[in-house]
Amino acid sequence: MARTTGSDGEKTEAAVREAAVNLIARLGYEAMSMRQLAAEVGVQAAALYRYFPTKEDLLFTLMREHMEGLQQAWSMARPAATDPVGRLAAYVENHIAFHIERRHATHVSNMELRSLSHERLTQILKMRTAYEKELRMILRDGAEAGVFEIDDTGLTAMALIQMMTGVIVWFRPGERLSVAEVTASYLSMTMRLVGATISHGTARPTRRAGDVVAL
Amino acid sequence: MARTTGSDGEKTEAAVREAAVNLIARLGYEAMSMRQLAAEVGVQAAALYRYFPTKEDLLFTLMREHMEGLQQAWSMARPAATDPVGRLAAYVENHIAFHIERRHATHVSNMELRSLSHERLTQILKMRTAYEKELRMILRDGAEAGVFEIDDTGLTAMALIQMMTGVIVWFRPGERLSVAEVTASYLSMTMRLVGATISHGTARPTRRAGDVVAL
DNA sequence: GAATTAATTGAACGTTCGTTTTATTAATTG
DNA sequence: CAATTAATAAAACGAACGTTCAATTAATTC
Repeated sequence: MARTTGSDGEKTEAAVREAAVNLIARLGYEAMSMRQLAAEVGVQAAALYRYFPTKEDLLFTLMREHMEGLQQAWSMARPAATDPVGRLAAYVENHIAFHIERRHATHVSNMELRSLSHERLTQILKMRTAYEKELRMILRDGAEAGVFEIDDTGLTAMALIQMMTGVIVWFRPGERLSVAEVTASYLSMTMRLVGATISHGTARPTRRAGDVVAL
Repeated sequence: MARTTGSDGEKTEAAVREAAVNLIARLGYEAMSMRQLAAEVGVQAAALYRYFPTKEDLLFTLMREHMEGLQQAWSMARPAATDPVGRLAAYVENHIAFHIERRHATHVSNMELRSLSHERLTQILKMRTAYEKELRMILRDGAEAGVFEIDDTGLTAMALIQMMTGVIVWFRPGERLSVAEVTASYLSMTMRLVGATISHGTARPTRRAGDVVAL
């Protein structure tokens, strides 16, 4: 046999991407074979090589596009306003919404980094760092303006990102909590964690000793 | 050749375990071959099968003993006192110390779960759930006593654990921050996140409106 | 409707994998 | 010091892997 009736390169490539994200998320990159992926798409393994020259190219493409999507989502959600509380809230909301919506792709991008070549790993990490830097800037601005109370900006940014991204580990759509409820809770935890005050911008944080523990 | 001079079963098995944790953490379970592991130990691949009947048995043993170690560490660090703030502080300190000290083993236990059979996966997850339940109990007790302010106990416990465990992703001993500094920061962030008040036990949380944002 | 291009199959290649078997030597026991 | 046990090496097994190549058919172009 050869070309099948109704076959279409664009559709096949899209099907390969989707099946690959799901399979890699479920089995892991190393554990997923090209034959398995092909079977999921309904095609022979050799056909995959028309769209991706190697298995690693496929992985890299999925990761790069995921990271580009994350940056783009944030660039569209980023508020024009400059007050740190509003910017932080937008960051948290966007991060959680994006990661819940793309759980599988996030799983792949976070767990399969070691299967990339050194050069490609660097490239993905650069994109990730750029995205995380946005959060550090918000935290730094807020701390300088006196609306946040933060020990260490870098450490706090990492803690927040781990906390937020961790949502994909346990959250399942349609169970006990809705996306809105989860987002609201994480927003509230985030604001408490950074010691956000209601006062915007100029006021000093007038926390009275003994109100909130800071060991 | 056959048995080598100075060979000792106990020492070889210990060497296999240690090399396996490091190799799996670095390469991933699927990507590590038994021949690679054997070479790291300085032995032929067939020799490994004297100590572990299959590759998966090796992985499972590493994970089970890691989880047992975690539970044991907590059972020894658990304070006799009943006040939630002290118990939470002990939980955080123990969790971070343990995970920083056993970064590689934690990596393995968290990332390679999908390579276990269903039965063994269940067994490991049961141990993990039991450990996490301790945190949920502390949070619930604190919320009921009025010393914590928590939306959802389960969600908060997951957020805290993800945040704390995430330390192994970016922390490297001997760099900018010491273990003590990291622990202190995480403790402070945790207490703010759960809205801990200084008052122990009976007092109601007398937070004044506008002091801490809770969106 | 012939020529060209797009999409895929089926078979094969060499390599590596986890694992088993058998033989061999070191250490221990009586 | 002979007999036994412990610990390994060496070689081989079939299966599965990523990938390549040639052949073949569907769709498109002129």
